[in-house]
Amino acid sequence: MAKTLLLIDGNSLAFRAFYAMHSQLDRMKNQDGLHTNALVAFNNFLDTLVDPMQPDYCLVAWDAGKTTFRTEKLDSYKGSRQSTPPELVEQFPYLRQLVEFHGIKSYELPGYEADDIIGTLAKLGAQADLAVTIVTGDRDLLQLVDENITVLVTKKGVTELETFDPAAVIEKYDGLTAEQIVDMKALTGDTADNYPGVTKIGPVTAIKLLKEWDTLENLYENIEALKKSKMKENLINDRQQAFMSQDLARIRTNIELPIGIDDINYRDADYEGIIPFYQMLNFKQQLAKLHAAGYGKNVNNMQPKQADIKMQAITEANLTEVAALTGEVSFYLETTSPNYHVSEMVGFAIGNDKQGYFVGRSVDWLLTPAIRDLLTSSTIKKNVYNAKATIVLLNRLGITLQNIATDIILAAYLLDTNTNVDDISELAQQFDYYDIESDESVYGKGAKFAIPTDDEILFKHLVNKVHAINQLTPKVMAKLVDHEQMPLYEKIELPLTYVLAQMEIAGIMVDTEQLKAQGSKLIERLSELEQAIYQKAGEEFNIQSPKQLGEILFEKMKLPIIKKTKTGYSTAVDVLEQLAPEAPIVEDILQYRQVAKIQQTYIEGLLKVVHSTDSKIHTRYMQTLTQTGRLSSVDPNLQNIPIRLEEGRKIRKAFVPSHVDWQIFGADYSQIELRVLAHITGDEHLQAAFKEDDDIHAATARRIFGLSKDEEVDGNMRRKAKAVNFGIVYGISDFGLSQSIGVSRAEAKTMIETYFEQYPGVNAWLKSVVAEAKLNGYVETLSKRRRYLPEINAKSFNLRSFAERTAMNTPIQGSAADIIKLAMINMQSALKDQGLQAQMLLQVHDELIFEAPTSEIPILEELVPKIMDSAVSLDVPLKVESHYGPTWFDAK
DNA sequence: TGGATCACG
DNA sequence: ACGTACGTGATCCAC
Repeated sequence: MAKTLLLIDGNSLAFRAFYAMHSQLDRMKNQDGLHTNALVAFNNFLDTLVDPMQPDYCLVAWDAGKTTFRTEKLDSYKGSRQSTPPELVEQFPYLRQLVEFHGIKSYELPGYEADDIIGTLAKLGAQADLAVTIVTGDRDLLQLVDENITVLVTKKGVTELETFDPAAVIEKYDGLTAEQIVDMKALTGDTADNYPGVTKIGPVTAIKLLKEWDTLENLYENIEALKKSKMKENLINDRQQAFMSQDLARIRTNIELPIGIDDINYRDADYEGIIPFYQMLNFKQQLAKLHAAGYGKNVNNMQPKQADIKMQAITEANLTEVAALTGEVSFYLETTSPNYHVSEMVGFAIGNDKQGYFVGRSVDWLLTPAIRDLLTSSTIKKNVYNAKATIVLLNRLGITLQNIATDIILAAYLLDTNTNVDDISELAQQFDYYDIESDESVYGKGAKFAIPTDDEILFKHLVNKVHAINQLTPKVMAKLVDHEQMPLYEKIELPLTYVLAQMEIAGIMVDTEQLKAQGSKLIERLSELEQAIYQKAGEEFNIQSPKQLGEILFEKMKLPIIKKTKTGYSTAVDVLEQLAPEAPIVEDILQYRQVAKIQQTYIEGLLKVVHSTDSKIHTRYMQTLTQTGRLSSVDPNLQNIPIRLEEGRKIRKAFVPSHVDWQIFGADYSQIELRVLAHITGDEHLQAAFKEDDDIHAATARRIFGLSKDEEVDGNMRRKAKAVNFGIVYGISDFGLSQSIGVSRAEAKTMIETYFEQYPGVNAWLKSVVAEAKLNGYVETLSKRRRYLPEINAKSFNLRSFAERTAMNTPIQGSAADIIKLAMINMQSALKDQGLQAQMLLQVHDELIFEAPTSEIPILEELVPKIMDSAVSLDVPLKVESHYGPTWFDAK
């Protein structure tokens, strides 16, 4: 085998790398604000392509500067190029270091471009019988291709390359050989490099001429033989230009280089030495990979290997040692699926660094006094990953987990809401801890998921998890202190975890017969509608397929196309509503959609998740998911049960109390977000409206439409004002407002301007919160909940605008979330203190749903609003309304 | 798996 | 000139 020489066009690939990850430019920065997008992509290229290639010789050639022999010949050479973006310029020195760590020399030569260095070394290599490979993003280098020299050109990003050998060049250039490429450029010129060719000659003509005359020289020697034509004239006139361009396009293959092939031996990548460099660049994934491969044992931040962890499998013999654990322990309970209400418990680990870790497969061990006492002890602190899951799981075993000190996932979410991971290893990586494999790599995924039957494998992984919890605990807690988020964590989120766990465990009773009865009626209705639709369409098709429906409506029936989506015609409600007067089928389709939604999502969907054991639905509240601090509800989602339309609202009749002679009781905050807005903006007029308990939308209408105090606000004005109020909360735009109330953009703009004149405090606050976000990179709620907005300074208008709207909305939505969370905590303890049987069951963002004995209803009507409106003290009053009835439907 | 649609605050 | 309202989850289809 011939020895190999690899030559890399540094600048060209750096540009490609930069633009390959350009969309993430604002997100990819290290601790010092250095952009790393090109570095990441370039590193991927080196990792995936160069390292495995293991060439004998290798060099990355760089451009030395703007002035080269080509600019001497033509002032304007490459003169039309935009200047290199500063975000890329700052990465160049580090790109060179990166290359060095990968065992590759860098080289540049004043007066020449990287191309000329590559050309010269490629020829030298070929002469020495080396197999030469060139990697570039620039097709001009294809002129170097010959039987010994192969050129790889980037196709997409920097890791997908297209290979050019002599045959491939001929194929690509329609019969032209690699040597002829220079002459082609001479004739066509190059707009990117800004040199001219011959007037009116493009690639097609150039290829035709060169196929006939072979070279530029030969063409001009025989120029008189060409038939008289405009082209011939142009060729003759532009002769000098053509030869100058040929000279510029030709890559030099014989420049004098102070280095030779022997100076560019490839050394293996220095994976050990690169670790601090990766750490500086914040390359977490790379670090994790290296660590998994066994590097970095002696580097700071890279933790001791698993072998150093004191661990033992639990036996009858060592139970006394487990029982002797004191102070603070970490605990992890493994399951086979995320739904902890039903998932199987397949193993656990418990312990601490000092006294060791204990691991077992059977959860029966947890029921032994030794371990049960630890878990229920109010003096021994527990550190966990996902406290709520752990509480619910242990509750299934009859164990009440007490005294949780740290839930690392909850804390990590408060530190950065983007941390919504469901794997300890991912979380660990974010905190520079790498001694743990991902669940996927140990258990597999999808059909291949399996808990290892080998104790050694499972136990090691479980101990790694609990050890990781133990190591991460002080790190996350220290950061909470940095962020001034300890009160948020200790007074709101952690106490809330217990409350949510109780609500989930309680579940809500469902009358399945009621649901089934509703379901059979809906099925009948659906088949009627289906027949009507087929009949009007003149054929049968899948009504639920937007594609097929679009074809029927817009192709067969030729209805006007109002809106398109990425994939075809839009058939969304607002579109269909506009089409309804045009064709009666549309009304049927709207009906069908509505009924199908209720039937599929709410009848069948809910029936599927009713637990057979207790006829209840147990949702899970995601406490570490939303970007604003709200909860979300899954499996099933009980926060989007229909209410707006009567047909759907009937679903609520199936949600009933779990005891005879009990009621469903609900209480909701009225206008909590606008009240929060009034409070944080300090706006006098908005505050006054709430202090006087005005109808807030009517009050806004009066102000933006200039009505006096006693003038009547008509329904339409109130509707528009309500949309403005919503718009303010969402981070308003004239376009958005115009869409929502169907007025012109100009009209919407005027309304917003008037609003800001009338509520100057709101205007000032919105401006200041965006400015604050731009300065800090994040915004905060009343309780110092934090949301990072990395795109707030983005160049892209869209990304930046979105971040700005988010900056305005998050403190409002998030503070409202803070308030109801506090109310829930206070509520739970009030119910307990007063010895009530009432149980809090659901939270729907601004409302709480309870079940209670009928006899307790009068007490709740006093107590619940009182607790809710006193959760925090704002500059405006909070208002709470309550309702009750025999089902959720009736609690209105 | 992603897009379209639609349910909620 | 850009192309938008904020925050979610479940279902279906199509690839």
